[in-house]
Amino acid sequence: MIFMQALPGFRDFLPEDYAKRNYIFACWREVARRYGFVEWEGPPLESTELYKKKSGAEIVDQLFNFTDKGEREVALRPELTPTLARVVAAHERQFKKPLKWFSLGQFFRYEKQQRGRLREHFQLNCDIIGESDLAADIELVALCIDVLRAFGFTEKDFVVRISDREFWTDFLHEKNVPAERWDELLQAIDKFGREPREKTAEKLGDLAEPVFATLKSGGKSQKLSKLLDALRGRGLADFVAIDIGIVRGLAYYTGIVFEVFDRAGKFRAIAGGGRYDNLVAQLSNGTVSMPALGFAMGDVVLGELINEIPLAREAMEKAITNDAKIDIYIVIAKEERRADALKQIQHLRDAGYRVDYPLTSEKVGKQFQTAEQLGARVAVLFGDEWPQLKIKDMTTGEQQLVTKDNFTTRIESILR
RNA sequence: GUGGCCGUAGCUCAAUGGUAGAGCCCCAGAUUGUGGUUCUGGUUGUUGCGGGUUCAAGUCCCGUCGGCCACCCCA
Repeated sequence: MIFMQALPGFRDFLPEDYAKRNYIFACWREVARRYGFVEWEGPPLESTELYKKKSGAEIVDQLFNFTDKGEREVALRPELTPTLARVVAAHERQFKKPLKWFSLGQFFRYEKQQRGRLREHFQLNCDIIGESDLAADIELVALCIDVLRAFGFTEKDFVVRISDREFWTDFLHEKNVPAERWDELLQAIDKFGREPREKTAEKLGDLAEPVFATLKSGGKSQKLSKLLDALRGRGLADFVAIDIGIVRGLAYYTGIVFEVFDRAGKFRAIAGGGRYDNLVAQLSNGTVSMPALGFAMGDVVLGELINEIPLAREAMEKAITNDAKIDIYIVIAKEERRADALKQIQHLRDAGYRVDYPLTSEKVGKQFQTAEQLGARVAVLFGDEWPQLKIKDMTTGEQQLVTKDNFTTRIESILR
């Protein structure tokens, strides 16, 4: 029964799952807008070339790609940044700088799925384009922290590990390492801690000792200190840690880079990002050059962390329950009153209330049970009392008789 | 892509190689028009799928598909 289930790594969103997704999206939007970011979106399908050339060779193996009917090599987007760079290069003159853009979109990878890692997921992307000052990096990290705080997470739940690629490129420059070896060495440093020390040492060769020494001492830079001070000024210092071991796999990063992890170390990275000052120029063949930076946060790991942290979980459940509730359930106790009920239902819905009723004849007890399950705050009974109606406050259980002409004002007072 | 573990009702899980079960959910009732609690009854399976061993397979073997974990990689 292969047709009974979604393709591996793809999800069906049943109403309950979709409510969670909507909750996550709502928080993402809310906080991004709080920071003055505007929403945009690009196409989910792009030329494979866009990723092949500019994103670092290692990403290509994992693309969900194919040849379309026009013989074009295309790929479902694995990330937004190349698209953003492309779009900005093409349209940047229309916008005042810096651009502060965010996007909620679905992204794809062709790889074996595991927990926290599917073939499809949704991401919040927040980017600032056209500002090279460190103030933009600070703002971006602050935004990332505040997004997570909006879900109810505290400094006890997650940490933003911040590093600076320039710290390492300066280091390599100092050691007279030719620039063409930098990517490879940065990759090796990135993997430190995830693979055996000897393996990293082998890759680094002569540089192994100084690199290990630097990692051990923690490394320092004026830029990182300044960034930390600024976050401290905002009261966000407890959420971050300088960790020069963070390099990030993608080749296009050029400056500050950061990754967000749960404090317990149970999950994969919750979010990650950094500065990519050369990417716009690369993708536009040098016609447009703009500094840029951004981060992405996925819905899968975030969802797992929400489930893990009671405070966040309760906040989500409360929001979802409230959002699912209807205002009024219409009980049709006598089928002769159905037409009258429907007339009133239409009025109530026009007035903006969430109203439901039984489509076919049902026992009254059953109807009240449905009203309860749907979270209705008011039940209105159409029956022998007509032209009066019985209004029941579902919270208190109190009932009252009102005439059909002024029952909406009664309902309003209960719902208020 | 490589390796290990797993796959039983819609969900969570039982069942020494010997007749497939429980709880939850869902549905219907507990006399005529009132929910959250309770009680009674009911539906649901080619034990993922296909082969093989055996008198007999949910159980053992092989393949396949799917899931989990590690590697890989990380947006």
